Amino acid sequence: MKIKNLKLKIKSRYFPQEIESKWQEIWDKTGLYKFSSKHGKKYYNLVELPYPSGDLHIGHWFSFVPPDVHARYKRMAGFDVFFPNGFDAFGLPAENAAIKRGVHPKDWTMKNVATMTKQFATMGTMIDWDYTAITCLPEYYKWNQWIFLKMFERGLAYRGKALSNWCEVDKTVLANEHIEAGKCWRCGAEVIQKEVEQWFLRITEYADRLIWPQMEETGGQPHADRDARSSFPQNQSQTSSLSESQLSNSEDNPSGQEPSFGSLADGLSSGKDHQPARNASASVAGGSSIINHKSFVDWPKQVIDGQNNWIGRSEGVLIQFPISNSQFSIEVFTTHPETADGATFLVVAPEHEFVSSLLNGKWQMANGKLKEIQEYVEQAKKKTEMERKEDRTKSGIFTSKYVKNPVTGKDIPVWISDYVLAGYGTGAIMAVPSADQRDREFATKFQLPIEKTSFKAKPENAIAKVNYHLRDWSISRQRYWGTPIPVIHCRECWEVKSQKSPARNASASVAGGKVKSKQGSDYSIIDGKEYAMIPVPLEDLPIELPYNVDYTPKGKPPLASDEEWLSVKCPKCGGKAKRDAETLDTFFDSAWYFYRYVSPNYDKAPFDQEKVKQLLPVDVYFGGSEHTLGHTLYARFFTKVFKDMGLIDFDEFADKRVQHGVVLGPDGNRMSKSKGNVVSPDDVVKEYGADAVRLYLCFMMPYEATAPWSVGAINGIYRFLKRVWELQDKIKNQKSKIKDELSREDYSQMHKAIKKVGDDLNNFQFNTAVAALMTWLNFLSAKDKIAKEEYETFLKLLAPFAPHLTEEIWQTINSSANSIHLENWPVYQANHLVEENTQIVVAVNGKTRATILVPTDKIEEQSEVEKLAKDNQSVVKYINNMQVKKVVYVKARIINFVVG
RNA sequence: GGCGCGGUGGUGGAACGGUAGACACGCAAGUCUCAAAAACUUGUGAGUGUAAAAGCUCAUGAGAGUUCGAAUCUCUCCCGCGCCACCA
Repeated sequence: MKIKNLKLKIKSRYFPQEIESKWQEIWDKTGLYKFSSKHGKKYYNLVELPYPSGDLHIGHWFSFVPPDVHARYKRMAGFDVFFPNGFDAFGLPAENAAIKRGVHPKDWTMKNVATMTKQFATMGTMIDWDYTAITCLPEYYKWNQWIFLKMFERGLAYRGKALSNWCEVDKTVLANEHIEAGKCWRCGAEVIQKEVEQWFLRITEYADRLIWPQMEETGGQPHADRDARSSFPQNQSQTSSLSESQLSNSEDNPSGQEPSFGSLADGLSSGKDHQPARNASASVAGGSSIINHKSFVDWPKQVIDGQNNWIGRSEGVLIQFPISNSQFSIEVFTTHPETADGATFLVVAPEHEFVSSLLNGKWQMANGKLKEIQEYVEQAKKKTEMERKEDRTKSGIFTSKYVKNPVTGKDIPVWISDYVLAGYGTGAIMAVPSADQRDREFATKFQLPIEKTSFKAKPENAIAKVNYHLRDWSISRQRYWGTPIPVIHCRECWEVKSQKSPARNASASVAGGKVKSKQGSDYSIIDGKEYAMIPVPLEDLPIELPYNVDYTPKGKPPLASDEEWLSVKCPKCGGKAKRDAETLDTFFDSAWYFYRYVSPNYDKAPFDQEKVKQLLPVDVYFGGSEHTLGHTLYARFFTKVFKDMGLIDFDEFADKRVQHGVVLGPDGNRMSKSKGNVVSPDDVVKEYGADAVRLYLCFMMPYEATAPWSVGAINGIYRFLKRVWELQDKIKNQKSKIKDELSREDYSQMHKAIKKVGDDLNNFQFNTAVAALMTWLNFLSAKDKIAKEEYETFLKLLAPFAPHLTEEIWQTINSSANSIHLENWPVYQANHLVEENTQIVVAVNGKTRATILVPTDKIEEQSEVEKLAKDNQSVVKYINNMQVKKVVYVKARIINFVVG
């Protein structure tokens, strides 16, 4: 007897390890998650594509699971959810790993892609892998090259110079992370700042269009191009507004699949750190008006403000300061021209052209002075950007020249200092020590005069000027593992051209990344020789990255040493020419991958415009906050370029952005191998199952928060799932079918849960959605009998979180059932949300003194509620002998007696 | 220095301006057990009070304000975290 019982128990125990892989296989075989557009309501659910680093870690789970839960909910709610994924497969880590271990970057990368794809399967997501992109494959980067060429054609990709970290020994540009204490990490040589030729994208041209409009309280982020947007099929984007009738009676909502439309509007306006949704409140008031939720975009304030700051538009003026005893002048940018009367000296950056002209001997000057200046400038140039940032003490040198202050008419001295940046404004400032902290420090240190400003001075010769903090995007990397730049450098073509127009200036200067010439350079310089830049014809794409290349560091781009690959016939003149040996920044790859996803095999263009029309813009873009300034800005930039190229007709690629936090190690620190606090998802899955991990990641904290992993808490989640599992027995052992025996309380609990879970999932509030499920489970567990309707509804609500467990139970209790993931999301009925009696708080002078139960059909009548409240024992003693001055009644919530 | 986000029990966190601490974790006691684990039940902000209850007081970083009523709105300050940073 005992043994038999034991057997039964074991049989009915929850073993996630057994059921999870089984269902993953079945879903895969039956194509359950293949995308189809049968409902005509698309929903593009996008997560930032991962880098194939080797193994899936908890961070990947955290990035993908809540979005998957959201996607599954949307799917059950009747949307055609498009949820693809790919790999951001080019980049430095592969090259470094390869150098370290002697494996080829491609082999290393593709092996990781394979491993991680397998690991993704254990997560149980509904990702449709038919739609993917692996950026290191020619069929993807071919289109990188295509886009690059189109940009080149439009003058958006250009060759220019920028100050960079430069190692004189290795003759190469170094990234900041490759400088150790001012020295080259490879050879130990001093690193200097040098103007180096490289490829740029002219993102500054789009600065104004990339600025998010700042909306007042009532606004949202308006879509810059509403008309274009409304030319899209609108069936997916028009939602009825929130109205009482829809909330109170689901039969008025025959579309039925999306019971939370009301809360959709709510959700878009509720996020504390999000811009409020335009029109939401107005349409509630208006009743019948329509919300087109695509007429605005909803991005976190953090991103909007961050990007706007980064772009850094500032309006000011240019003022000429005439150089004494000459016909030349120095131009200055300032946002405070009204302080010009307090300008007691002028400072130019060491890279300023006036300094060069001094050093070139264009100005009469004492010999010793010239040498001093030369020394100062050289020293300043030696400083790396890092050092400039760290060392804030002012240094500088007097030029011995003066300029005339156009307001006061006084001669003021010109100084050189590296606290003035060559890359911003004109590289020269008027120093107003009485108004500016930095100028004051400088003046104090070098004993320069400090004069008060009236703040009323306005130089007559000031010209309005807008400056941006944003700089053009440097996209060339002297690396192997990236997209080859599809440009051919031809000496012969250059010679022909230069003979035609012999008067050539030096190539455009981009001091500090700031473009000075609009055009950029129309020729390149390689090893000191000029070449014409000939774009590779589109039909010759892709320029494949050769496999057998010595990619170990040698001081020049690895591709530059592959003579065979490098030498090529010039497509223009047919002569001997060279390929470009540099590769594209990987941020180029990731700036448009979500367009490629929709038609990954399309071979006529980067993407199929028809498909993009169907599926974009992205409805929600999940990712980390580290991409606030880089990736998401670049992706917006590409989108605007695509629009200008006529490839698309919208302005923003994603309607909504959701940024998640970080899962820390159990010790509260960021997970890292060296700290030994890494939680391996594989291990946890082995112990608790994927469903438990999924649920825990949703439950542990708000999605945007950062908190440590808790071993205890996941155990609690496991317990919860076990209890769900064991309810099966309760259902089975019930003799009578109690379908019609649900009480008002039962219904109320059920429909509250339906509403809460749906609303929360719409609003990305995963943690409280799980809590609502727990609350309802606690209620169900305490009951003697459970109706099948209740259990099935519960499973449906749980299905997005725990797809395996719910599928297993679903198909066990319904022998002929299809997948639970094909079920419709339950629809809550407002009349069931209401209980027989409503609890109302009774307060006296704002302090809670009692709670009373009022029959729900009486809560409209204040006099009734008041009477009941006054009858209450514990209220009586506070009101007795007092004069009731005022009674505040908030329907169904609180009644407050103000006594005195 | 600028911008952004936060500060609620022992912990993670809930709270349309309306019962602060939902839901969990942890902890304590109990049931079961030879025992432990697991599971289940109960309790759990702090103080005060009581045989036990009822009850009362204080509590959302500090202080003020608005309000019948404030974790929530306003102002001042303090402290954390993130990003940017000599940007004129």
